[in-house]
Amino acid sequence: MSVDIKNHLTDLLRAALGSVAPQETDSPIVLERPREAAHGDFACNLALQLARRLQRNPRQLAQSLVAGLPASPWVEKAEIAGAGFINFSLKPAAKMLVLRAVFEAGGDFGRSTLGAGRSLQLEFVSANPTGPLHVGHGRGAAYGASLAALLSFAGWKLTREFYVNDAGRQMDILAVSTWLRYLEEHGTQIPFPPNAYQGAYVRAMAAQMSNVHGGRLLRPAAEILADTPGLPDPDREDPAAKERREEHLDALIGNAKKLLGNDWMYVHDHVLTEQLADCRDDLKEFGVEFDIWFSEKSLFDTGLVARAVARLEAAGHLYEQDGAKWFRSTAFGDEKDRVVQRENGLYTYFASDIAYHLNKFERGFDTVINIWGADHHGYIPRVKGALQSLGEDAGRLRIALVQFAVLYRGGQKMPMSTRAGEFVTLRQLREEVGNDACRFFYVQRKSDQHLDFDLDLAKRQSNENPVFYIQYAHARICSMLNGWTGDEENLAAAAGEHAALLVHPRELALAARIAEFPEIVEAAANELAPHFIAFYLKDLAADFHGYYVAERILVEDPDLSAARLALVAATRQVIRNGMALLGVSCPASM
RNA sequence: GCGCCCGUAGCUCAGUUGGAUAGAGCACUUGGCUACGAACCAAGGGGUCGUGGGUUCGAAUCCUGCCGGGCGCGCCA
Repeated sequence: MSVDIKNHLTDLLRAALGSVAPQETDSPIVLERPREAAHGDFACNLALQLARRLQRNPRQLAQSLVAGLPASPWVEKAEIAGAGFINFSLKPAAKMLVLRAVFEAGGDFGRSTLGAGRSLQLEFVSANPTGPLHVGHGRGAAYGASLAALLSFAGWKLTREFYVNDAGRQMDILAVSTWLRYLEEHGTQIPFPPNAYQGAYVRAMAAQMSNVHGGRLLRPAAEILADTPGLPDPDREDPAAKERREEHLDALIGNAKKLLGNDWMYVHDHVLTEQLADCRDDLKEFGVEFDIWFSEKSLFDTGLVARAVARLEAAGHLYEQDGAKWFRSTAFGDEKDRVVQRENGLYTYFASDIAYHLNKFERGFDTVINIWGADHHGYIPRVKGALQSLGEDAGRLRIALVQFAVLYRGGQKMPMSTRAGEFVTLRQLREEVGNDACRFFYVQRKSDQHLDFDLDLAKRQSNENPVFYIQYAHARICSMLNGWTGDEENLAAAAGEHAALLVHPRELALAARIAEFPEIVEAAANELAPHFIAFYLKDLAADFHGYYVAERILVEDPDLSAARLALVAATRQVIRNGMALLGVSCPASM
């Protein structure tokens, strides 16, 4: 059995606390790794925390605690420093205990029971299936996938879900855009609305429709344009012109539905299927997969939206005004009340979202986490308010906001408008910088921080990218182990038998870093912060590279060689475990 | 105007419930391959943590007033 040295120290302190101040035995005991080597291997500020409550001098309290510590085979010394810190120094052998733990657990080293098997649903990306994913979606995808892996590793039972917005006006616009391109191909010239989808993929879908259906979906131009308000001057950008363009587009959609009859649903479903498949493939290639693709449309088809609104109404949280139904969200901390059902009888997106979240709760997840773009932050109070108003515990819903990634090329900010069809797709980005660098780059910083993604830099510096630094450490270790004539079991044994031979400061530091991994996993899971893992791996790789250059691993003495190889093999294992959480590969050579 | 987020080295960013002398990468300077992979390492310069108060043994971190930036505030999704 491996010994967790941190737990061991905690036990010692708790025993001491029991003899010094029995009434405080339940106080949290925090051990941290000091930056300064002179401060030992672990530091505890317990005396400082309790001094005020116990009305005692912190240093004296620390003195009593140290005197009360039970004897331990692993502790070199415990001394009082500064205002009242208790600094522990470990015996070298104690620092190497972690190696055995790594060999025992292998790919599971760092796995935690923090989540205690509780169920957790993580919804992310959920991009409208109206065009290719762009670099902004990429960040949500990378963050979500890493977070899912992390939380799963930390002991939660995870369900990854993609909410498909297949019910709204945006889908109608995509369908009519494709149809107009199809008509164009067949010589029916209708001015293409500037607010329809412009991308080349729309023409591609239209061409495909042509191949399958020939001219069967053609209709007379005059009837298509019937009763449309016409397009204003393209140069006009005032609000009235904008509104008129929207009216024009809606009129086109209305005519298309009438003229195409059942074929409208064919066009609609065709473009939806195409885009969804493309999205799914794109994400899969990026190493991002989902357990459930949840259809918004299904919420309407099964009557869940109507039922959700009815529940709100029955609970007395709705009122009518100007012909619309409003949810009194101001009663739950929102800035203003929100419409759930419009004057024309159609439900708003908010209404289906309430139904969706109720459904999530009804499915029984202990916790529900949504990853949203930070521009949706104003949306949080109304969704939580709706859940709360129906007696649900809104605390079960956590929102993780992800700031947009802004792409720069040649020092210029790239446009990101989906509608205008002028954006860099996730695919293009992946092809330019590679999946590994892409995944790593995206989660390298705090998710709620803006991300400037400089394409030129990412390309030019691809050899200096931190991801290569870590992969290089891994490849170096693989290279050494390839030359090792013994087998892995010898290494595991050496970790136990000859670990005492490892006394070089860099060896002790590397072992301490390895021992830190499980703590990093738990901290990252608690904070929903995969970037902790990225930073940790850079530190781990740096410790290894420093050690590698300073000290020869394969030496004459076979026992020492084995011990050192065991240390670097353990390092390799932790690199693999960490990189797996980030979705980044670890090639054996590069 | 109201609400949320942010401001740390020349640049890009970390900084775990408040902890000891605030860190890393890039860039810059200098040095290191006849030994396991130099995509590496070692050393160096560079800071009023936007700013003024407050809380306490102790503040980049918590509270507050300003200054500067981002986002949101539709019967859109």
